[in-house]
Amino acid sequence: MSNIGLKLIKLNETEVRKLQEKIESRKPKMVADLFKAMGNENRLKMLLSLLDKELCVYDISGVVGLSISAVSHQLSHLKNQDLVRDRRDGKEIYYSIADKHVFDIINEAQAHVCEEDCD
Amino acid sequence: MSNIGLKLIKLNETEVRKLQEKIESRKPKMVADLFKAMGNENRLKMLLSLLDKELCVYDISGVVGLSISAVSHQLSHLKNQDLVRDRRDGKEIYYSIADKHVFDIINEAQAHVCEEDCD
DNA sequence: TTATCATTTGAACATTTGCTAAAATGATCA
DNA sequence: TGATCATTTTAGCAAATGTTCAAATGATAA
Repeated sequence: MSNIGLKLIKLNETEVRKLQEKIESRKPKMVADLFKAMGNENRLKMLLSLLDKELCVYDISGVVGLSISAVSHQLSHLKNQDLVRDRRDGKEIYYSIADKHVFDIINEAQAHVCEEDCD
Repeated sequence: MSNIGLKLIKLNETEVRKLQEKIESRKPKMVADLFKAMGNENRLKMLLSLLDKELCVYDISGVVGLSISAVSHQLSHLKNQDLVRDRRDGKEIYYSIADKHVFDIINEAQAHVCEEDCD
């Protein structure tokens, strides 16, 4: 036994190691980075502004009330996490939501938040 | 018209205002705070460690490799966002996932991350 | 009631994050 | 080709975050 002389331990070493493996198999760093990208009010607003249609950097800037530079910085953050795509059309670069998962994740979070509201 | 003399503007004032209202109706601050709570590797690991069964603070500490104090701080963060519940049993306080939404949100994020992997 | 134990809290510090300002790209169109 | 324009990049700073350490709770069991 591993917990002789220790009062606190409820899980033994084997159980701990199993849990740790299970956690690691979930790619916690990658998933946390994804949440982190969505876990900033301005970045989330940027995503929300793109739910209906693609927008160029200047328009996103106007909608969320950030400087062009700040928006560009944050867009690259969102792009790193594959949350948005971009395409050039003439001089502008248009950004859009990368795929359906992004909608789904936001909707699930929304559901959680709204439920708390009604408690 | 609002964009006389400006070359960049694709959206007019009315469109911008409508989008802003739509965004605000989504409670971006609350949703972002939820994502932020999940957007830290250690906090996410803590949530993942609770997917199967409730654990006391000491065990969570052992599983994620953080001090008791750090775990307690982060648990209160997770509790603020209604991501975990707690209950006392004797001297220990056991934490568990608050509700099904938490599983769903994590699973959606997981799906997104795994898809990127296979591209 | 008192001592003990698990957890929480508060303060301090190092790290990370997000913004601004200015310069650099790089595609477009004249 | 050269000028212009939308966007990106770099550097730097202020604010937010995450951890540690020490002290404080608060329930339990003796």
